[in-house]
Amino acid sequence: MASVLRTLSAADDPANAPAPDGATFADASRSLLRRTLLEAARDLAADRPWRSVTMAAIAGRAGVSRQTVYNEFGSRPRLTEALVLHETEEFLTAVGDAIRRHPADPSEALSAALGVFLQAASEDALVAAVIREDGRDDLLPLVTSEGRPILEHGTGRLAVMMRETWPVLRGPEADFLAGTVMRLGLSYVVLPVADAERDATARGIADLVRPYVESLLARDGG
Amino acid sequence: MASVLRTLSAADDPANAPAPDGATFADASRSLLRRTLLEAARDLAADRPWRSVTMAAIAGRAGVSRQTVYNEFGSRPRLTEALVLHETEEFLTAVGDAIRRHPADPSEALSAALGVFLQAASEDALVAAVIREDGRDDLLPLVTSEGRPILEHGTGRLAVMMRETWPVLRGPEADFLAGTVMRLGLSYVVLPVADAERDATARGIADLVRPYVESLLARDGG
DNA sequence: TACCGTGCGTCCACGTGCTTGACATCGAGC
DNA sequence: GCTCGATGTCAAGCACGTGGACGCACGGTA
Repeated sequence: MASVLRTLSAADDPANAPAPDGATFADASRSLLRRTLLEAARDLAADRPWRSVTMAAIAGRAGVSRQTVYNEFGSRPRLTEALVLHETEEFLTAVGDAIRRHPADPSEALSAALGVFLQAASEDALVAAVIREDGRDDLLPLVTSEGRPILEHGTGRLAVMMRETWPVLRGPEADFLAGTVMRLGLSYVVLPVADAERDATARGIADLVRPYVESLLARDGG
Repeated sequence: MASVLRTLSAADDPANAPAPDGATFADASRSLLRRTLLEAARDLAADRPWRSVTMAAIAGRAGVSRQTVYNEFGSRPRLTEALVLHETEEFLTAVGDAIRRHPADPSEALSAALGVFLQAASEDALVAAVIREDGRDDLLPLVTSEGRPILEHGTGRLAVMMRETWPVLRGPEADFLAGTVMRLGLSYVVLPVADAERDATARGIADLVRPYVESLLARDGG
């Protein structure tokens, strides 16, 4: 009976529930903090070697105390990893957009996606920093010898994009194709092609995988 | 001498200053809160009459306590005013984009801007709410009898846009032109034209002011 | 008219998280 | 070896959102 007597506060009304898209302020604020810090780190890394970008500088640039950086990331290596993952995520978003623009033509989609990726990589300040600082910085290992997290994370995201765009694709096939594309992408990050060769490279890779992709799609898509 | 002995903390280093674009987390977080609340209010107003959108519902939708809404806006009338101003700001942004797309052709720019505005107004949920609820709600006065803040704020922003795009314009002329456009815009919010007449209306207004605008621009722009 | 439900506006004790200043530790450079 | 700067950790302080309470005004109802 206590529940009946209890004052009905406004918060109990289901009409006062959070927005359907889950855009509550608390969530958004937390992801905003991470994003602000990672963008501050990326901006600073554009100028000087990553090694010389201090935690204090990142905090200052983001308008936040140094302690907050440690609360959010724990340590410098973990921030570094998050930074590279964040940058990867931005590339994947651009690539995903390019793929979705060509739902009916997988070869064209792959060519466009690779073109977008190569273009973005050639202009990215953090990518430039990675390949500028040969091995003394702790950035390069993250996309090479220690690059498995990126590879697997990116492969997973790419595979999902591909299966969403081309539902005929089976899981293992999408994983393999996505993994191959990711490995090629990472390779072109570390060893870029000249600007003039970029389009030809994108088209070449697309030509290379076209028969494979089309054989998969023709299986029961025809 | 104390200043010499004082420990030099990392925060003193100018290299740790906030980002040049002023994108510190604290600022962004505060504006994020306002935006989240105002969008929650707008979304709720799309369904039901504004009168029935409670402060508790807005807070709940934004994932925030009711008190936070009062800390941010103070009272319901002030939140209402902020909501309308926020919506105005979104319209102004769209209109500004349209103007900037035609820097060389003022008449075309005005026509495009009006077209964008009429289109956006006809689709906007809050605008629909304003004209749906005749006078019992406290929304309508804010764009009519109590509409001076919107008119003056919008006029100022529009005048700045115009002078940026067409530097030949003098201050009073830009103010007058912007004010006239704002008054017309508010009129079409309250008394919209049918969808089919929208383009003709935009062109008509553009034709109307063309001689005036061109006479101003020809003054020393020719 | 008196009653009652509901939303507005305000207050306050509380918790969470960012801030500030300090400290130990480690590695690089003199 | 010593100093300096950066990393990582800690504790106290503080700002701000939270949750619950309250009084008040208003509209509907007996």
